[in-house]
Amino acid sequence: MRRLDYNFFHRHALEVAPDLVGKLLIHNGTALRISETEAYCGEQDTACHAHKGRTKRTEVLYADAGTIYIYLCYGMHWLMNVITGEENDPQGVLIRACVEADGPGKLTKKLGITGALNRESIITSDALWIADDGFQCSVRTGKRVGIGYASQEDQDRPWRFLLETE
DNA sequence: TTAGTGATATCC
DNA sequence: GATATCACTAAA
Repeated sequence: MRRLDYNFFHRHALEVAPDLVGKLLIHNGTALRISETEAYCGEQDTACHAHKGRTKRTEVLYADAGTIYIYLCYGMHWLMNVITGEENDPQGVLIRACVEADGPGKLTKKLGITGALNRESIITSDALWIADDGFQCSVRTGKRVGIGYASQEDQDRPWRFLLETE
């Protein structure tokens, strides 16, 4: 089983996101296979948190590839992202679901992930990492969800990637 | 369909 | 200081 390294994440979010589907997300010994991701691509993407610029919350998005961005949504759900691409380019991949856990909030709850891991590196952390066990699958694309505040054209982008099941 | 929840951003 | 918003979930 191969741990994903810097070179894997040091690519554009649109390349990394489909590649993450089918990989294993491991936190403190619990492993779940990623079944759904979404790409968020920079300040020109109105769905990306960083599209209005750098703030205390979004500055993690500008960090180097492999940095973990954890964010509390609606006061009760931790959502997990991994930063990709070049440093100072605010793009990343949201882990939306795993096999046996459909929904970003459920997924982090199941793995015990909280904001304490924000800004950690998924490449060097002892607690949280992603591995490739050789699992092969096909990936389907779809529109992103839950971003009604974004421009219509950004809502229509096929930047959601799902594990093909059947 | 709607309530619940709290950090963050934005406006005084 | 206050309020509005939000990459969601569970219950109805």
